[in-house]
Amino acid sequence: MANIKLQPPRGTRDLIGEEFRRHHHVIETARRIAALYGFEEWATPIFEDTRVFARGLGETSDVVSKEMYVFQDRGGESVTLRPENTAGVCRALVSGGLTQSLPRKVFYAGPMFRYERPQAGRYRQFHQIGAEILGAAEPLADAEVIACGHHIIRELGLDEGVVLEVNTLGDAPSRDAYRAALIAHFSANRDKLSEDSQRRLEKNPLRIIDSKEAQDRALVADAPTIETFLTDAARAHWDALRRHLDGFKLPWRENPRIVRGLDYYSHTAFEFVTDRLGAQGTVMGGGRYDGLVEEMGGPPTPSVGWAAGVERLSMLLERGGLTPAAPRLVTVIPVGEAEEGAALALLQSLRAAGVAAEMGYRGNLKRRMERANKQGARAALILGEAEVSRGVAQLRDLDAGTQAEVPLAEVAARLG
RNA sequence: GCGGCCAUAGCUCAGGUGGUAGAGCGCCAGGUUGUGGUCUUGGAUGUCGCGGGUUCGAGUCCCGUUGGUCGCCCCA
Repeated sequence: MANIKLQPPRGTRDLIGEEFRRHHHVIETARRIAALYGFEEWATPIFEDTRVFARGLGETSDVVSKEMYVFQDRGGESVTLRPENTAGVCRALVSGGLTQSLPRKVFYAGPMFRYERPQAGRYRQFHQIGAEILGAAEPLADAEVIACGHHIIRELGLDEGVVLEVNTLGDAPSRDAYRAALIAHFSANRDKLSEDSQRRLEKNPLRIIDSKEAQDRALVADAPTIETFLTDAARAHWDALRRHLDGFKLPWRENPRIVRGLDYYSHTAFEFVTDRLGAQGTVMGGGRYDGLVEEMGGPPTPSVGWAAGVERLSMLLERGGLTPAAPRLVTVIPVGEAEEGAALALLQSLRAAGVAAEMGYRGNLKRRMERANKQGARAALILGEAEVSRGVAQLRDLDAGTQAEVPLAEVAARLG
């Protein structure tokens, strides 16, 4: 063996055993629930032309400016490992000419990549599930996509530790007016702001609202809220959304401090947050993005959606003691080589009947029993010379420790 | 991109003020003839993350580096 110690690249990890089962459970549950809401699943490429993200997410957003895995392929094209999938879905909608048949509901699941410092609930390769409703300007679409997300969280058994918070970012005119008001408010007290927030004042004043710094909080407390700057259309959308959330019977609360990081959001912004994951409290987040499809070269296509972090949901499952159990097999054990043929036949008949079963490759009866126990098998089927000659097997229940002789023809039915 | 803490067997961790490594679990083999989970006997395993430095001598001190972890920024 070479003496170099190979490890997964920084910020990536192997999903094995319990971790894989949790991960898989999250995705399968989401897939099943999304289907109930009429979402169809898409799979878009894991890397795209860099422009898809640079244009879609906003050149100045952190994701684009410092977190993208960008590289030149052998043909000299600049490609990027997707840091999120909404831009890719919009690009696919346009590429495939699907803007002819709207609205469409899309679900996806897969790995995303962001070059950042790993910490709790944050990885360089992480996984997201997501749902998008493309081509629907109605607030009802916002509410339904949120209802779907909530349903998934509830189905996973995580709704107790997770709360839904919603906010409105308004439309462009509302936001511009609000932004100007915030700049005016904070500029007057510029020297009282934290260093980070002074920088935000230049780059993204809305972010100051969301600051964790104590010194900022005081100024934020008497800062204007967007409420007073909403246009009639934006207000109507916001009112209708809240009405529909109640219509769906969702528990939610307003949080005027929700500011989403990507440039494409407008109107609705929401997050499902938890206090059980340390600094990474957002488990699912999304909002409305009415201009993104146009950025991809398509027609105006108002849309709304969310993405959820599979690792974060998975961590909540772990902490809640909700890790799915490993499947339990039936183990076939031939006592000696002479019984191997009969054992293989029995093994395949079990599998054909839909009973998960396996047979060890080596070892005497005792070793095979030990192994079956260690693997968590639910039953062992022992075949010795006497059993084979009489067409039966010893069926041992490994939990109860009871054992009975069963005709081979009836074994599968007994284990079904 | 910035900061705190950490890095010893497969895993969880002990190893006062520096003197060439230990436990539990796990793993392997037994406790005679076709039966696991309990019990019992014995056994293997580490270039103490990596690279320098101080020292007669470093797992133990110093520097660097890589990785992990937690936090900031930002985000799922």
